[in-house]
Amino acid sequence: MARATIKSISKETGYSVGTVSNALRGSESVREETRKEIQAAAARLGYRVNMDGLKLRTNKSYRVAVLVSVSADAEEEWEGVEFTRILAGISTALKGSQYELSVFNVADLEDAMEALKKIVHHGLADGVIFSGTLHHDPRIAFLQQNGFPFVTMGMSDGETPHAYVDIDSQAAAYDATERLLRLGHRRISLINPPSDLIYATQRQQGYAQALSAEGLPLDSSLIFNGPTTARTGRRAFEAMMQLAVRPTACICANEAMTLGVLSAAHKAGVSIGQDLVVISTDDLQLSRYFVPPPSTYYVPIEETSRLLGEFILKALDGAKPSETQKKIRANLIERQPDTPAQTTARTT
Amino acid sequence: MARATIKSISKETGYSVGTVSNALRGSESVREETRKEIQAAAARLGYRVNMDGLKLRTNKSYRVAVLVSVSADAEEEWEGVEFTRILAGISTALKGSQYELSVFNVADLEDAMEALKKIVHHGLADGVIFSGTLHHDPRIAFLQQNGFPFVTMGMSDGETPHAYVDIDSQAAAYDATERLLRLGHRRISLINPPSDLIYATQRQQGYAQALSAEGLPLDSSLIFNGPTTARTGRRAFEAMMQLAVRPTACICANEAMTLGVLSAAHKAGVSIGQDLVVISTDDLQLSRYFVPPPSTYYVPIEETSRLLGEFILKALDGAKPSETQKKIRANLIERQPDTPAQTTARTT
DNA sequence: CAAGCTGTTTGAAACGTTTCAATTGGCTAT
DNA sequence: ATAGCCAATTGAAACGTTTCAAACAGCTTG
Repeated sequence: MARATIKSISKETGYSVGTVSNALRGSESVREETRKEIQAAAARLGYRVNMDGLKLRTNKSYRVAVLVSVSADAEEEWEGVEFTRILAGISTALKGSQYELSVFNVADLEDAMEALKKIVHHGLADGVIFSGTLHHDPRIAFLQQNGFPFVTMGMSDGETPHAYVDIDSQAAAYDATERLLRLGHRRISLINPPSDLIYATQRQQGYAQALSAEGLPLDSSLIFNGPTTARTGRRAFEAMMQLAVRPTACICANEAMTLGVLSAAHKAGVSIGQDLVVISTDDLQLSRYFVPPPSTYYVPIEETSRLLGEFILKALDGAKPSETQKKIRANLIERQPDTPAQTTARTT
Repeated sequence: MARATIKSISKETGYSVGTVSNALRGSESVREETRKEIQAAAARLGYRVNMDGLKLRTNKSYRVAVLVSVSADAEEEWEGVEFTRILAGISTALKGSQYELSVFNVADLEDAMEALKKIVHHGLADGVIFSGTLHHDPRIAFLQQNGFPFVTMGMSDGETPHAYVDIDSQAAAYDATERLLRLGHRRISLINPPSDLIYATQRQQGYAQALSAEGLPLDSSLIFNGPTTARTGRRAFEAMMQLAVRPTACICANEAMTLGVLSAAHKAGVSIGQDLVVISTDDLQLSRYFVPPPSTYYVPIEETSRLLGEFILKALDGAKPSETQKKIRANLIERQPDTPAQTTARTT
């Protein structure tokens, strides 16, 4: 019942442990015939490398750290729900490799930096994956300074290229804005993540581009920033209602924000689809059940997160940044024909 | 810069590695004075035990496995979102201990069994946590047969006691049913998880008890079972609408199901709160943003999952099952005064 | 004073792996 | 025949830890 080890294979085949070790890793220095023989024996005995011995010897952790950001705010238990799927996707990609996944919960940026320092200095992992890239992201700076492999979900604005999987937020925002403009909307609100997030800027750029293509000015009173939670959606809606001329449409950054808007609108007696058209980004295909279901720009989270895993493996293998960068385009899910702007509202 | 090791402490203090090792673990056999001296030196050098060496020597993994169930069905990306918080809670509890958390993604029961076999036979972890306990749960049977430490989220129906953290589903269902009965509702539908889940049975028992306390019979056509997703909620609602005498209220098992009902009701032109009162279980405090926000029975997920972590540590330390069992009571969040049954609907 | 006991410390082996200098055996070139 | 070379294999050390039999020193006891 004892697990097969290199030593037991050595005994079984008559070769020394050194040869067995080399053979198992397919080293060229072992005669092909011998190699095959040893590998066959290993298979027969059900040999699986003992990672603890391996790690001890090589001083590598064979681990990929994933930073999971969950705000400590108990009111926002909802935040970060997408990580279940992200972890699943990364897991899938790592399966079969020697690397295992290691979850680090962090509440904020400071926490994240602390975790990264531990990871790098104490060798808690060989590579790291994280999301929510910031302008002048200190995490990226730190990792690059230390030459530590990593993949981000989202791009960065730094000089030095690095591995990432990004959702083309700019395009999505452009498309959403353009779609609403085509329907005759002229006052479109943008409900955006905190402005230190790169993708908040990207979204705003796409939005601004579409507006300016139509010759419309950017009205900063229509842009709202805040954590990607329902609460932010609600607050943004309430702020909108205070405006002298209300927007007739709005673009939300995720499902939670969308839900916040829908909820607040209902309370205020504003009819969604009539008085206010909402377009959103679909995180987990939940918003098809919202009332009413908004049209959304959806990015398959499975593929995105699987790529994160594949890229970190490549990066650990020494791949160049250019081989580990991908921009994913969101595609429109039309849940209903969105309503043209109402004549009454078209006051501008 | 090289990390401090037992050997370097040995050199520093002049004691042998054996003594240092014993001293660091506070063994009685080391003279107190010596122990203090060594521990001081360790602290000074910033010593942290190297887990790989430790694991290799002790043949323990110092790992707690968490089985995360995420259905492979891409349409249901929403399922399992609560795991982000559960992992965070367990993480918190494990922090400070020598144990680390290890995530195992499983798609179904078969997958889970396979994972458990690997965990137990290959020593991938020293203990395991999982949720969604079943009647005659094969996972529990397997782990108990192997004397392997584990904690479940949810109770089991087996003979042999074990560690668990359970939500008192029966009480919650009873309370919810009783509340609706008091409002005059007589036809109350129960939207329940799949019936092989223990807590589905518990919910049904609570529901039946409340009905029978009022002298009402159990009408099985009012009970619906299915995965705890929005889709199930929608389907249950549609089935309800087919009934000769429609229910005037329904009790959902989680937020996703609730959302499915609300969504379908809206489409069918059924007014929630008027034609149909919905009461639910609150997973992540999202349903406060539903339209309209239902009253719910909420259980703080942070506490629940932290307990899971604390219990597995105790179990690994050899604690008796009786010390590692807790039933958590859900408490009512009254989002609005729920509506009494409409006269027109009170046809029974 | 020898024998025995007690409390403390030592030394070495062991866990499974990689790595690398040294060894072996067969072959070729001189 | 000898030297030299090449390809294949061996043997031993090393990674950081625990564990346990043995050693030691200081007592007490007879």
